[in-house]
Amino acid sequence: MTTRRPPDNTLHQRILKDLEGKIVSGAWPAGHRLPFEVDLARSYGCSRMTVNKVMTELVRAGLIERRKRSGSFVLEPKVASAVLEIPDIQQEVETRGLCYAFTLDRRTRRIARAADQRHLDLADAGPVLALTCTHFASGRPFCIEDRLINLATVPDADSADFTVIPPGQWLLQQVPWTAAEHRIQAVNAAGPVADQLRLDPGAACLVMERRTWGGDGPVTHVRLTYPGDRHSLVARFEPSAP
Amino acid sequence: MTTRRPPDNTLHQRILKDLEGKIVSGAWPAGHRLPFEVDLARSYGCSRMTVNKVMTELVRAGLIERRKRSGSFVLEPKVASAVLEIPDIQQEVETRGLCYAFTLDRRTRRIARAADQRHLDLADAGPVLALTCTHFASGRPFCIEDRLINLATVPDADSADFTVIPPGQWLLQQVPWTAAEHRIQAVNAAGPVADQLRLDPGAACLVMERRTWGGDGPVTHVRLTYPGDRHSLVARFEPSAP
DNA sequence: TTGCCAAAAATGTATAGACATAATAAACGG
DNA sequence: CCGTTTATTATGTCTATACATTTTTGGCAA
Repeated sequence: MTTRRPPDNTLHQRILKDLEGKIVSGAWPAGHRLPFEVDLARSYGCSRMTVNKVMTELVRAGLIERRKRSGSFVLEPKVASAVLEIPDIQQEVETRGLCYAFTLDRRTRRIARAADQRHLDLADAGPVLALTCTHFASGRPFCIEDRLINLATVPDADSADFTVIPPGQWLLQQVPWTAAEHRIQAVNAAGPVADQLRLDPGAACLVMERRTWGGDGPVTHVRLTYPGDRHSLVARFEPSAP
Repeated sequence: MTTRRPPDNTLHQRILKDLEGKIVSGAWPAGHRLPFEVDLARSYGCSRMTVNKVMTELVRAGLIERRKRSGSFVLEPKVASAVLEIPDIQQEVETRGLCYAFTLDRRTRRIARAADQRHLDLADAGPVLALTCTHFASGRPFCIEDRLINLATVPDADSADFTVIPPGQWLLQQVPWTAAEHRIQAVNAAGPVADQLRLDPGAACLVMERRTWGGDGPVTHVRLTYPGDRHSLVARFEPSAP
């Protein structure tokens, strides 16, 4: 069985791959000026609009820079960013062929303390929900979740039953689109954390903190602690546009 | 002084922001069918092509899905990926107002061992260059670099002087565009590593491994070890297209 | 009913032309 | 020689139109 891949015999794709190839292969090094739109259009026997759309994509992909009156130039290669995959915990566990489960260990409703305000990026005190969960993979602790939910923007969270659905999944369903900021660190497991994850005290753990904003302001802050030796994050970079 | 921001009063941008707003605000929830191209074109008083380009961008951004004959639909929100910032080490040190320096601790030319082949994603044995560097921030160890360079694709590396320029920067200048795969882990510093970074043995360290491919095959593999308590990685996600 | 075929509907791709915008280069006047 | 104006040039945006492609729908016949 071959993977179903779109043929992409379109002129657009042909030109895109062609120019992209010239750039990533080094045939056109950084600083090189590409042919003008009109010339490319003529040489490919197509209209300028078609070439223009391709060039616009190359700009998006960060391969070229365009200057009016001067032309289009190949940029310096940059590995300055990569796409980090952040899978859902349940999905991640099940992908490994393990059985997923979770427990809600603590649930507290309170007025945001100074630390809560800092974590949630809140300007002033308001009601928040503090949750602690443990996620399991086939009975083994997989990850600890410490979460704060801003009840000012997600009031329904107060009446949600987080023993049935993990708060992360509930929020994903509830709140539409969000912006997020992640911070990844390595820490030594303190005593209680080590116990909870069944690790030796001081074992290295991967900690991912995520802050999330919706249209109405800060939504949630979560701190996920994974055993460092069993877990890794993956990020990829491709010069070509996907 | 205000930040120089393009006005983007273009119709294209106006339509894009408009539709984007409807989606991220939740006014059009997941599964909602947007108006047809022709209707949007009429309501904005523009041609279908203009609307089409906007819709194409929304697809790229992962906000909508388009099905022929059926229409365009808002997708489920996904925080499944984020953009990870991977700054150059020197730049990172200097951004913190510290003084950058590095030492080349070891340099070995050899035929790729089994482990080297695995690290570099090589099919067969060939000449490789193994380097170990220490990067310093104002005299304090900042990061350990263990690198393999595939001399089959980068023969010039054999004659480069890596006591003058860090191998990472040299490669960035030398090899054009590359694809890369990153793996991030937390580990406990083993004895020698702890000594080198001047940490207590067993201290948590953030390890980033990067494999890099160019047009001619595997280029390099690098393992960067940072003190976990002093370093963190940042990744961001924005629903809107940049 | 079932199976097949044709029409309709929506998006996908491409064109040729128009005018706007911005940056450079050339011409010009002091 | 210098600063200003003007022309040129390449890209940016948009239009109106055309035809291709894909999927659904509905009709027709076995």
